[in-house]
Amino acid sequence: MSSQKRVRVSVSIREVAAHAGVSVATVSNVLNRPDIVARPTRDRVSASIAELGFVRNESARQLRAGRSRTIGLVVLDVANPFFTDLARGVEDEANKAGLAVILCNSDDQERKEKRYLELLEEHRVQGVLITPVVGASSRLARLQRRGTPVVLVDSRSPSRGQCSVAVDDVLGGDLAVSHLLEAGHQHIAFIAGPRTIRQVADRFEGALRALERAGRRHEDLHVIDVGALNVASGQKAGADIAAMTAGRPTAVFCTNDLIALGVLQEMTRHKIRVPEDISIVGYDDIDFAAAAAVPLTSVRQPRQQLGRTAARMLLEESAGGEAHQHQQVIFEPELIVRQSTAATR
Amino acid sequence: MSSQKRVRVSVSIREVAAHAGVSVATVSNVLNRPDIVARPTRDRVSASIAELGFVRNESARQLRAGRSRTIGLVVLDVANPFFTDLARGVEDEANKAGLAVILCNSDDQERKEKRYLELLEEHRVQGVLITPVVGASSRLARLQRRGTPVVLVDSRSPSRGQCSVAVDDVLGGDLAVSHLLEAGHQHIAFIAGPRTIRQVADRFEGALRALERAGRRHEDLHVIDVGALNVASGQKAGADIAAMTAGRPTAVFCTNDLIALGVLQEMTRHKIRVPEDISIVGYDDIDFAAAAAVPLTSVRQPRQQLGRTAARMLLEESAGGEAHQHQQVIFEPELIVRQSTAATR
DNA sequence: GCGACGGGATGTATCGTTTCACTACGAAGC
DNA sequence: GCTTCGTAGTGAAACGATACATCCCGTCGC
Repeated sequence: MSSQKRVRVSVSIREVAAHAGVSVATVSNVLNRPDIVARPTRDRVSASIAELGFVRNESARQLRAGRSRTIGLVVLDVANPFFTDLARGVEDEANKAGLAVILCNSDDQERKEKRYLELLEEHRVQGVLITPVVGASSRLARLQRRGTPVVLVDSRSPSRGQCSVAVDDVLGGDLAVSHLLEAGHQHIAFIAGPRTIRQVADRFEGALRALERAGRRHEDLHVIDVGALNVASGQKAGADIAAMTAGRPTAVFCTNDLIALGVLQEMTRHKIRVPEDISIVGYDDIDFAAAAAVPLTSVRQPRQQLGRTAARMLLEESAGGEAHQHQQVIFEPELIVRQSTAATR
Repeated sequence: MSSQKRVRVSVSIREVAAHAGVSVATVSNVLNRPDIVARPTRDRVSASIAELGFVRNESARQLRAGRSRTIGLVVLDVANPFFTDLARGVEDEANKAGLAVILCNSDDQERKEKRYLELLEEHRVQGVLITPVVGASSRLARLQRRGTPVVLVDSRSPSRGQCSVAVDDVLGGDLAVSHLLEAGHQHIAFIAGPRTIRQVADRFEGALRALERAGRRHEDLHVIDVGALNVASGQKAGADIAAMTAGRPTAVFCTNDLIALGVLQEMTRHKIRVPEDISIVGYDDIDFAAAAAVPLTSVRQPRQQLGRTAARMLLEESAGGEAHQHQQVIFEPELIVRQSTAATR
């Protein structure tokens, strides 16, 4: 009986009002403050809304309200499980507050990051969560000047001009290397990604700290530099280690799990047993770390919680206005010991 | 010298016009059709825009234009590398067209999917790319009635009422099992996820087809059912296989790579050598497949291309209007042979 | 010298919603 | 019977950008 319903491109509040025999203001009230509308009227309007298939126009609401009901999340690499888990945490929290998340992938490129920040600014998002490619971006500064809350994720705020959440990477590096030292390892290698990345530098610093505390010299840590934080780089480093005839390290600490998986693969290929011949420690504790052929010992970061907390701080700042106090939250990482590490014989 | 610039909440086109001494229409023209504005005027306006830090209000544009410059992408699981790669393809293509992507994670829940579709409808998105949780959703139908293009991703269109892109999963299953049969394997196991998932059913069907063609009976395929398409399920199945004392299969075909990784891990743990004692084939060819301790033979799906194509079809439909013809694109999967499979001795 | 022309700029209605100020009207208080 | 009050509903002005119709004015052709 309703087969003649046809392609109405869009039903506006005005048509609903006409259909229900009330003013547009009343329809708006039904939508936003139903309690102030008398019961019979309210029901009549609701019926019209359902019958006409009316759906609010978010653009119009936003225009009127001056800001949107979305937040932006800018990450370095959506393909990295670390960031997907983080995104998941952000999404959960945003959903709870009735906000949508625009997920932007800067791909480690300043150009893309800039473009996305402009887009988010045009959309008048309620706030931005970002792991910045570089320290200070002019777009970011402009967003803040406009009054848009910005929370730095996994990147300590240098200026204290904003909120930030991060994990104590120095402690993480310390934990990893302490674990290896306690297991009796004398000769430890550190596979480092680009030192310009703060996380890499901090984890390295933590490694040195552990060494010092154990009364060892910095030179005792054999550093192998690789170009990126991915599996391929780990394989290259692994090949180098396998090629060492004398003085091969008995343990390796990798800047992240992707590298560790690459190293592990090379060890297997060269019949170097893990952990009997060499121990491996990764970082991030991504799901694939536990599922590796030799389950990886890794430093776990509270990824989802990181996302949730960041989102909550953003919402709080957004609501709090002038009264808001910026804060820096630092989480503690945790060492998860699995089969890829063992004591020296 | 510009330190007194302060918290202007937002600069509108009107203020730019006043600053440059022109009308708002001219500012709009500079923004949208710069060629029709005289050079000196254009420069003056541009200078004002820069000085005041003006950024367009996307909501207002959208309201006027009647539709937004964003598209929605609804996936089942952002944590699955298959979907992140797909999203990457969509994003690239959307970016090229100057569109933003709202990434929604339905988490395999009908409730969340529905909520997201409502949100996308409120945002008047230009189109929706979706891997639906269930076949037909009323929200989806309503979106289409409104005239919003919808493209089904990785899910063959049942009604032909819309565009779709998918990969030939029957062929994929066929390729995998044919490969094993050609290598001389007589006793093959299939680790199946929930059969209600179309992909699972299709891959199974393909496996049977290969068997038939080789003159073998369906009963020759040993089916092991598991509850989900993840690593944990694979481990469970792997444990079952390891426990078999007699008649253990010499090859396993897994519904996806996560399961395959789980199986591989269990084999290693039980000192069952891969591929000497047992061959393993996965599905999806995620990056971690190549990086596994024993690099996995897997059926590759053109993930990024899937995303790109879907996005392109959506844009085309969005532009084409009435003239548009719905089409179903089916990609062919490809078998990538690595070290996890070998011929029987 | 006058009309036609056209490049360049402008005035303003419009998109859909929200909200503020206001009206209508019956009930209650004195 | 008049004022006061409260409840329910309405009119209309925003929000910011766009685009259509229009206008202004200097040039050119004849």
